[in-house]
Amino acid sequence: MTGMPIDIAVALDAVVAAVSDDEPRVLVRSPGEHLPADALPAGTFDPDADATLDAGLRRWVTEQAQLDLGHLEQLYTFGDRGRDGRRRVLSVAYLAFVRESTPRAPRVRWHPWYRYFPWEDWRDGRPAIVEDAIFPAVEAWVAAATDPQARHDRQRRTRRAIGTRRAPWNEELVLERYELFWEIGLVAESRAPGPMLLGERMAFDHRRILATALGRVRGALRYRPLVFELLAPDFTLPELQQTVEALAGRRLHAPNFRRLVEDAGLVEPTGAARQTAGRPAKLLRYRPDAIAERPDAGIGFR
Amino acid sequence: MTGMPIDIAVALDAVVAAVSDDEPRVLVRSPGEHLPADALPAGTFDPDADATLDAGLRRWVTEQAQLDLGHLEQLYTFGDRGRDGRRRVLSVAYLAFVRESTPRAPRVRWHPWYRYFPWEDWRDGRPAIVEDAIFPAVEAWVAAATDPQARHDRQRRTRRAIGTRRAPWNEELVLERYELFWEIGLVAESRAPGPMLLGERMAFDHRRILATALGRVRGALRYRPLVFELLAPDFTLPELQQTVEALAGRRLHAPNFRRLVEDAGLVEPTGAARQTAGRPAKLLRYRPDAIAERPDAGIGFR
DNA sequence: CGGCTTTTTCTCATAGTTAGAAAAAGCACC
DNA sequence: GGTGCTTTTTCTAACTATGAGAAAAAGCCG
Repeated sequence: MTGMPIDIAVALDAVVAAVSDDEPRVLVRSPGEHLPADALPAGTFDPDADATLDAGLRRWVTEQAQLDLGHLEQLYTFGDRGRDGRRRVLSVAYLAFVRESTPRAPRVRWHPWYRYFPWEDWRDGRPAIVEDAIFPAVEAWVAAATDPQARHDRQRRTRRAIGTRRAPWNEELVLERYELFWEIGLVAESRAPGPMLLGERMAFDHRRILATALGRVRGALRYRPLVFELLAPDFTLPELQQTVEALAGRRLHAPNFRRLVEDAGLVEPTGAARQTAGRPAKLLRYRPDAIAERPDAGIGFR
Repeated sequence: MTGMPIDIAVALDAVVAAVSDDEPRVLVRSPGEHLPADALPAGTFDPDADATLDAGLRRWVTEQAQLDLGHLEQLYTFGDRGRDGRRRVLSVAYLAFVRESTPRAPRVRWHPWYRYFPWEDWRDGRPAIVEDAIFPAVEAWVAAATDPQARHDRQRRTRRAIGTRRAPWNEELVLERYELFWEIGLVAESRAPGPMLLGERMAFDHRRILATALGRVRGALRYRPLVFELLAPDFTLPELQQTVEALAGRRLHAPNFRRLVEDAGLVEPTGAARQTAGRPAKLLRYRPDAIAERPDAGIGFR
């Protein structure tokens, strides 16, 4: 408003997600010359070339991955890394969904999302890593606090992020967990990484961005019809359910899931059916009018 | 990633909210030399002066309004106005809550939020402006679409944003409504404003930012204990309810509200009571531990 | 003490959720 | 062409939450 204008380099980072073979995947650039580890598709925002942020992002993704994005949604703007010696001081992260494995450029691949966050996939029950590695490490960290106030704070933060051994684990708090692990030194990106490192590392702060994205996806799933962008135009109810389960990271009760989706008026039968090993599943299609009728329509599972 | 670095001016905009006398208020700079209308506190982000975005924002707010902010939350990054002749091409908006009328600098004042959005306050039933002005104008706009496809799209968008004459109005879709009105020319900030203008105007795109904020607040109220930052440390249940009602823009059922808050374990009695014209109200205080016990604790009214 | 106001407690009908059982519809194999 | 296997789909019963109203409780004012 006042004073000299100060100009800053602005980066755009893309989290491009798909689900195939019941596995959520994310588009990453493989390590290479200037990349110490997997990185998200990204580029610099140039207002002379692109009128809007998402136009710029689309151009970078097209360039780096030969991929056209559909719906795009802003995730977060990260600005606290001006001091790390790199010129870039601001980065705006976006989230996009695409259908399945689409064309791919050379140094880009689809990588299973949970490789970066093995503790987030509870579809086959609680992952061993939680009991074996995470709980002990975090408990040790809590116990290591010297003064009682600090210990209480750590206790509280822990309870929120990962619950207790028997108490609930909130699947939406992906970012809180990652940041906790970062602070304790449980991930390779930490300022002071410890001896035990969880999940695969990424370049820069990209794993943090990815954690933000997963949390956002899990929250949005409930009250917005996001999943349908990941599916082919025709799909069966079990396919829909498995896609939701893949992202939510846990199993759902099939009869209840069906009722939820049907009562929301989100889908309509195409008339056809898909053969399976058992009873054939009816094919469905998404009904976009649902969103106008009930603006909060989503798959409100819990 | 590749090519020459391109630098951009980044602005920080602050939506600072408070509730006093049952009226949500927002901190604005009054019109003046370079300001055609009310504007949000704002300034340029300078990474050399401030390590993080929110540090920069805090500094600007302190400077312009002599006010210290508590909890700060990122709202959105607006980037699509590079072509309007002004140098600033990116702005990161933040949302903050403060308790009540705190100190004020000269050209800054607390202004009732609903003056900018008179159609959003349904506490005394549906505002006359909705029936008298908004419905007719929007219906005319839908009818004015020439080809059927466009009319159908407008119909759908309208249904989502403002419902129908008898059907539900979703109080969270503040931004969708503002953007609809902007497009139709119902607000002074529109590219082509019509003869009838709704609400008070603001400078730049600040009313859009404010709409984003109100929508976010209304959504977050349900599942996060935000309100407590607006209240004095001790408060009564009716005070809490009225504050929530002020933000939500509608009335709630007192007995049910009480049950909700108490069952969530969000508050505890202080032991004291506040005199009123009727039965004295018990004083309460917020119980921060609630958030650790139930990470999604909020006032889950609907 | 009786009337007034406001807070607080109670109650009840309705709606939504969880969890399990079981029926239905195909295939494969004898 | 039946029998068993798998998977989808329908049904049902218990439980929990929500919406709306009645009424009790606790103060003040005259």
